Amino acid sequence: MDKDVDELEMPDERGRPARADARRNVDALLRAAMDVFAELGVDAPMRTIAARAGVGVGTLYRHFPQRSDLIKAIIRREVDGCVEAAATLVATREPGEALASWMQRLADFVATKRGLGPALHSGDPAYQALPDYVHGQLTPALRSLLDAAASAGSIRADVDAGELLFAGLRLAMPASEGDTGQARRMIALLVDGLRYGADAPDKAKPR
Amino acid sequence: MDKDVDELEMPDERGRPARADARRNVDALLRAAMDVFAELGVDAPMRTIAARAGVGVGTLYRHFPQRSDLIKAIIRREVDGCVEAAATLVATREPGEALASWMQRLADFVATKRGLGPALHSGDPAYQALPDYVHGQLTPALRSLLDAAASAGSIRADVDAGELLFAGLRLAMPASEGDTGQARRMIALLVDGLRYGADAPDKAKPR
DNA sequence: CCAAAAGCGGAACCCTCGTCCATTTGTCGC
DNA sequence: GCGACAAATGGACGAGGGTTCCGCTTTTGG
Repeated sequence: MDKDVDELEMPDERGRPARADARRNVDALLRAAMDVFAELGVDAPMRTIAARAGVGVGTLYRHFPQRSDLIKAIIRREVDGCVEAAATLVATREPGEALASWMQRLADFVATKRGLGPALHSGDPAYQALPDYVHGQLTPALRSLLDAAASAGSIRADVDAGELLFAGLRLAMPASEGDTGQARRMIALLVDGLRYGADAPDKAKPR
Repeated sequence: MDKDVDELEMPDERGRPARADARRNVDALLRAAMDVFAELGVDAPMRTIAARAGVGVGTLYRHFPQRSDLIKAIIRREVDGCVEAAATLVATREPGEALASWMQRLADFVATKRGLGPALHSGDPAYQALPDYVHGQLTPALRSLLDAAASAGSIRADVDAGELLFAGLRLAMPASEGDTGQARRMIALLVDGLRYGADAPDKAKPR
């Protein structure tokens, strides 16, 4: 709860080390935004977030010109965590198993952040930066898992990482508040689809 | 283009046959809403729709108190079409094939209506009536297909119709404007997941 | 301690929503 | 036809959120 939000150096593009009060405010804004988003969803009024952080709306817009900038800052660590998890899994687990585990982790990430899923897929241009970032980071991570599993013959080889990521993100959006079970089952079903036409190391049965 | 929007009798809950101008305005509003939604998405300003229909906003709100009422009226026929398609398919095609075809039809329906997908899954209480209606109509339709396929042994028997419908609707949301290919592939993958644990290709085998 | 630069805050403006009600219009009995 | 009544209309209005702008405050470096 009192853990620091890290990444607050903000050296600014042009050399300067950034002012102390500015760093403090950015920190307060990120904390406030996390709370408010969790409470009211990602469409919560900007005023509310600024007020919760104890700053004026001007300050909020100064640091986060777009609502998506704020969301992006908040989810960056989560996404980075997924990327690291992929590296760990691919190195330590059986390829098909690693893929399945990672997809479940992805589901947990999306399902946990209330309103994030809809925002990611709204198609609203204001949020375009979000899917761009998430896909840019996660597609290579998933591709490494997918390639490993395909090479091992655990799954079919005709599936694109970007598309599968998309599908996973879609399925992970919870049906209702806090329902992770359904999302997990549907993602497991999708992964079974990957296995369906596999060459197979131990159970071969192509079409 | 000049085809009638049907279902304009509107006998009103209590007997009366409804006034002529009211029917005309409802018709105009539905046409306008279809246009405007297609152009600007389902979040388009209500004023725009009213203006396009040549009526005041008061009239719009009178006939459609909630934005979702308007959307619901527009998609009702699509949904009904899907329900009928399920009945036809289950009667004329091999069960597994019927299921796969219907899921694709579902995808086409969702992908075609710009902004509908996000609205369905936004979680916004204002739109709650939409998923309620869609699920209420389509779940039984899908269940009939699912039961037929499971009885035939084409697919595993442990999947809930409501959950699969949810998954299909999620996956059908297009990645980008007019991209139905990706959605179709991912839904095909999901259906393959249903086949993965199947007992047999053509003999019944309830667990 | 001082001055310049960076940051702050919130009033102001614009846009949209959804309501409300005075006016208009359709319908039905005569 | 015609009048009276109810239904329907449409736009003005108040509430509230988004974003900008600019005078004031704080920090920082010398």
